[in-house]
Amino acid sequence: MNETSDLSLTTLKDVAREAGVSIATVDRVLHNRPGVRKATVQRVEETIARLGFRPQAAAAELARGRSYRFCFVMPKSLNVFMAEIQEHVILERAWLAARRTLVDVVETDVFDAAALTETLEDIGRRYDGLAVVALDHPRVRAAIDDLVEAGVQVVTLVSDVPSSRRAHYVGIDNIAAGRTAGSLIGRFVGGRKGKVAVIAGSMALSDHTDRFIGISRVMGSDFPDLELMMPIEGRDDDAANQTIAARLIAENPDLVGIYNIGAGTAGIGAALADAGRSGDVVFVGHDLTVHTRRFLLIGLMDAVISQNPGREAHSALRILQALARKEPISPAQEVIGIDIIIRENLP
Amino acid sequence: MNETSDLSLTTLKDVAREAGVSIATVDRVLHNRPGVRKATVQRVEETIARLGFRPQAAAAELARGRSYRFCFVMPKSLNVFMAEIQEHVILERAWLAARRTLVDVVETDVFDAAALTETLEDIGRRYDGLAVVALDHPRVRAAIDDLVEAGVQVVTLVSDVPSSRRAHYVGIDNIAAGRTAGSLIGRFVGGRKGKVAVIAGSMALSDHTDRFIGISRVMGSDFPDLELMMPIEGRDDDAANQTIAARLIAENPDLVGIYNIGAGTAGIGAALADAGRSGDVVFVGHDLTVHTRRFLLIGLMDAVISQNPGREAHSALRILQALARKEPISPAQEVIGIDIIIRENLP
DNA sequence: AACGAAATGAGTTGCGCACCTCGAGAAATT
DNA sequence: AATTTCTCGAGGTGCGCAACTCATTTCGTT
Repeated sequence: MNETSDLSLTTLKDVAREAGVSIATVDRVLHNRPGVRKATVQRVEETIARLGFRPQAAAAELARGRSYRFCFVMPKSLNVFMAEIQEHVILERAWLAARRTLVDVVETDVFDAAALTETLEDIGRRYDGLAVVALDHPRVRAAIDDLVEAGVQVVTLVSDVPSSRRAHYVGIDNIAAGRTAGSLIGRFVGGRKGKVAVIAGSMALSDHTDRFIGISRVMGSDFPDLELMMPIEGRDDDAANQTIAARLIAENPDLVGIYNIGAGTAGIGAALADAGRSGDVVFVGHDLTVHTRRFLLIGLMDAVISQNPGREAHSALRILQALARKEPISPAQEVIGIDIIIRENLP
Repeated sequence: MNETSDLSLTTLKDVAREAGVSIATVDRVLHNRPGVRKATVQRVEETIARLGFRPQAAAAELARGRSYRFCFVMPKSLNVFMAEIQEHVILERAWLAARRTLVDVVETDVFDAAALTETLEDIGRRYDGLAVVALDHPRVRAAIDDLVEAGVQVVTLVSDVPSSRRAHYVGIDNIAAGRTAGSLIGRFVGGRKGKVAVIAGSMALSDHTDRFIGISRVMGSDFPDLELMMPIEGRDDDAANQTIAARLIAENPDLVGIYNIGAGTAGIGAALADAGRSGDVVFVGHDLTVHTRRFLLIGLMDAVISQNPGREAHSALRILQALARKEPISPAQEVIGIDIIIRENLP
């Protein structure tokens, strides 16, 4: 093994000695506790800066003796994507437990503002922080704001509540995601003219409307030869989506592209395969699952727009931990990118 | 604030009491130290499992009192991508310092096996772990193996040395990256016939050859109408690449695509712009920089294949820390994806 | 049966910090 | 001048664990 390469780290004691005060005073300054003259505060702070003192995380953590409880509030009917987020949270549990941190996951009907609000009010205060897949609704916003007011850290996950006082949003920019899908479809179509159909889960969900806004904009500006159809709602359901897609294919011989805004991609894929149009209709959807992965491999789908569930879970946890410990966050690190996945870069 | 939600964590003491042994014995079992009867070991282990005991990271860290030193060995002439990795390492320094961890960055000529080997031999043993941007060469491999033998943790970064005993490779699958680039070019060309030119830095670098292998395969199988030209080496240099690209454009009226395998994208972009061909030649390159970002925005480039430098730096550090502390690593978490970036999903 | 060596156990110390008490001196107020 | 308030030093305690010392037991060997 290597020689112990001690960094000769400066400790509280060093700072106290150098500043000519007691450890207690340094501690008071460090935690903005009252009872220290301004001049002394300044002197101590100067010494801290000069020595480059940083409290050692391990010692602070141990002495503080606090434990932390976080909770992920997820949709009751977990689709594959949500299930993967949850799975990653579970995976991190052991690691977190060694750091006195407990994570729960509760499921609720996040599409029902009343139910979600009730859940938040019921359990929110039992935790130090919450990651919420939230509906953007005034009542939900109020519930979040109340929790923040009560000192609970809140981050929104996947779907944002922009006007609330949540500390962070962990997820992608859905307008940009829609733009990305539109641009890929436009380019993959390869100069042909025709219609592009859009199937959504529900236009009451802000992420779905955002994505439609995105594709509308890019189609209007970059691909004037393509006609974007109005979105049809299939409630993220495979069967419903299959029916919708089959009708779209039958009724529109000039269909050149399909964009599935939400889940239920398997149904659309089945309809395309049934119609024997897998080769010439460009098909782009969201979220990498067993289905979309297979569709990419067999060439039925052309691209999947995805946000990495593991990264989102990890990022949410990291942010909650930092917030609870009042540590700084570097927002650039926490940006969730819009992943474009084609057959060739499948992870 | 919330009531202190103690997780009532089990401690060493609890385990000792429950198992009817002393703390010291539990400690011996925990660290496989000798001097405990087999039956006792079993009893203690059973108790640990039953109580779900996990050593608290903070306390262990503090008691261990060790500090850690890591070093990033980077190319001397930093291109933008490498500089960004370095920047992220610097950014994490404060956080790491609070965890008794020091990170250095040294620059060396990683393309010169002798120089790189010497650097590794010189400084390697001063550290607990190294992240190396390495040339795949027998001497380098031997140097890495020697370090591993001596107990230094080694991960390769961006460019792998597959046959060495390095613990991990942090970077992308470059064959897949080449395939991805090829597939995008093929599809963006939109059915036209013609030639696709390839400009590389040096075919002595394994990541560059790998990428060429990738694009060759996908072109051969998926796009028979396109003729892939042999790669021309421009040493990742803007001026050289500009000359090369200008000649390619002039001499090949049927040029429909350019793939830049390495750096020096700005030169190629300039040549394309000069020739007034920015619209109809599909141009794909690597790594998101100020140049490639601008090219994407003005439509001169069609896509950038990228590996996220921040993520790579972070991942390398995380792996080194886990290795040094003998903590488990979840490989799935550490996979670096191949990012496809077009104008619409620019971060 | 006697002896040394190995096996096993109990107890102790200290890591660096947060948080607490107590009391002395200084400054401000009455 | 008496009182209150502010400022600050001194000191202690304990967080949970790693790592150590030393006492005791067990065992194999002579």
